[in-house]
Amino acid sequence: MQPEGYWVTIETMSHSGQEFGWAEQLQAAGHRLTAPRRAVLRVLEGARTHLHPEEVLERARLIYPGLGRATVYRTLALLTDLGLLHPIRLGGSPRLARIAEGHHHLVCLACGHSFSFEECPERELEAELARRFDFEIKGHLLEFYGLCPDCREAEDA
Amino acid sequence: MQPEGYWVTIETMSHSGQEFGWAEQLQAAGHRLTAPRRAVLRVLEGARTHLHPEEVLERARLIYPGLGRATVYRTLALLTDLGLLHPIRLGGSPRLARIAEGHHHLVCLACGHSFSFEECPERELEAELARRFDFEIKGHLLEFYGLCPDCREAEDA
DNA sequence: TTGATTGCAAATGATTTGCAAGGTT
DNA sequence: AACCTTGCAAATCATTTGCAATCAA
Repeated sequence: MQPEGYWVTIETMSHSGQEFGWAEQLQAAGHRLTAPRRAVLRVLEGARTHLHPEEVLERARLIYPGLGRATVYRTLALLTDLGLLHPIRLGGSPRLARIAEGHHHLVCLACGHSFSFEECPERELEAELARRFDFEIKGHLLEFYGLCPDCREAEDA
Repeated sequence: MQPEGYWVTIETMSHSGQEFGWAEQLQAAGHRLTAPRRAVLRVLEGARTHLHPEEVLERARLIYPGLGRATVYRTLALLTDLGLLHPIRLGGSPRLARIAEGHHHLVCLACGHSFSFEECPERELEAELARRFDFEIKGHLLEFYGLCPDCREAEDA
């Protein structure tokens, strides 16, 4: 019954036309660039997986040991406001793998493992939607849910 | 800074080939069909939006007043195990609209409003991925993130 | 009957907030 | 100097769990 609960994973936005690093964008928006923030940014920018806030904390503390948990949350909120991050929450997965700038997953509903793929058939759709809704689209997330081979096997047994 | 926090929204799985109602599927899986569960099921099956557990509780209490919060969570977990529900968590949106069986949203990063659309360009991709990863795919979620016309305007001002 | 299920209340876990101290511009 | 940021600890909010009573099969 998925006793593990759920996790917040951080979803970096794709094709946002990022000309500057996050640090610069943070400053451009009038925020100060402090050592704690730098540490968090470095972790996030370098992440090859979705990270929980707690993981961000752990890793960022390797860079800036005194870092407080609240600062991580505050920085995540800040980046979310700037449209650089988007929090999502998925149940059942101990961890979600992700390829650098892609946001395309295949998530197993049973074991929670996820697989990434690169195909992105939404480009045309994106343009069409941008036009129809007059939206400025910054990124997307495409996830398929199902059963992986191992779990299907286990289920049959 | 999005003081509202985040919400759990319930994502019904699409094209799952549902031949029976959830009540039947629950029983088929060996679970008992109780009044509290019936109430929750009725709310979920009738929902035209993503619902937070708290909303499910509120609505289900209209049907079965004595309903306890824990039972809602337990039932949601049960349905998740059966692959009928999938919990997701999105930040920044007060509510997420959704069209009956579609799971295609356009979410404004600023105001959190969401718009639904029907196009679904992933059918072929789904088949291709199912083959490549040997996955049994049950549903999917496609979300675009961006800025709606109103918020873009407000931002420019 | 008999084990599954329930509501309640307490326990847990995650996230947010108040505040005095410290850091950035 | 002025005000933004920080870390800490306390507060809050969401979710889970223990348990005795109740209910579906």
